[in-house]
Amino acid sequence: MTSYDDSFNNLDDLSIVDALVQVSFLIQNILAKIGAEHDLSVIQIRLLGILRDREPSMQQLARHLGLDKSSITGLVDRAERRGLVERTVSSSDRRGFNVRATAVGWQIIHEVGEQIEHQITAMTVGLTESERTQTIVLAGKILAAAAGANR
Amino acid sequence: MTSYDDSFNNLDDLSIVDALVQVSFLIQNILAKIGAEHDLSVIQIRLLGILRDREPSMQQLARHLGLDKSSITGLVDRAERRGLVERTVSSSDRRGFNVRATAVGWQIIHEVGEQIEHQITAMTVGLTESERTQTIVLAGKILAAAAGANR
DNA sequence: ACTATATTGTTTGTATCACAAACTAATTTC
DNA sequence: GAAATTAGTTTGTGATACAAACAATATAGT
Repeated sequence: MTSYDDSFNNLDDLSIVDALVQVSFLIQNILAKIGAEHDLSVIQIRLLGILRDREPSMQQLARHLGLDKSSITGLVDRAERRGLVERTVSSSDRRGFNVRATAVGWQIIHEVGEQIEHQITAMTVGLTESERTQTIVLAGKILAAAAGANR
Repeated sequence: MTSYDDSFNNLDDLSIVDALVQVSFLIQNILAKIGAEHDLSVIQIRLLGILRDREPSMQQLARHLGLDKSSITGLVDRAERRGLVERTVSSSDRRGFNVRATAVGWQIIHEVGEQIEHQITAMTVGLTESERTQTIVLAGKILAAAAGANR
């Protein structure tokens, strides 16, 4: 019954809700901080993350990110202006584009990816190997429950 | 080695980094959705969350939220304009204010708090009682490691 | 006490982010 | 081939965040 306030909290007597909420803010702060070092917002990191294994249309990007299509225009515009991303004309539909990372974009993706990997891994130094496995299992169950709820 | 992209992911072969990142986005989405039902952003929810057990100065709010003091002015202004929050003059320092929730603010805090409690609890339906305990323990260790890293 | 310094909060100016409604151009459907 | 749908952009609005400059009050140093 406590805090969606991430800092200054008593780590004993944590409810499961608090535990999850606080960890989520912790992760988000890490993403934001790493992003800031590269002048990227969390949403830009997510955009680049998606482009690692896709070249989606604007519409598909909107669905992936859960944003309105009109928000994608600006998001991609800004990323394109910085040379991270480019629009390529769709071969099948002359109205549409596909968005893909540029060479510079890939460079950033790798750097940021490594830092995220590194820093979040560092957060789990207090865990034993079997606790890490447990964490993955539990997260998997939580994600599965959520995926089920959205159906 | 995968996604800061929360949706459409393979839940098997999840790394611990992915697991944590995806859970964090899941939680943030829930907070955002519940907030939206009450016309609150996540940052406003956090603000109200802090006010449940404090009447901080603007400066202290900035520290709690990790924001610049100039950002707090607007945040509190908007919450005040909506009647959720009020500034009271500090008895000890005529420059400063303390911020506290109004009656309306408390009402919202309770409603939102219950919904968060309810929905996040619902996400953990797939867990056994002992898995829940494990989750809390693991989260506690992760939070402790992070608290240690920021020192 | 008095000046110099520091602190608290606001203002101003800039940029990002997000949405909804209206719009254009291309594509499907019938 | 006209009507309806779809893909993206534009426009307008508001929230969020920062940094630098500012006013008012508080604290230190002498």
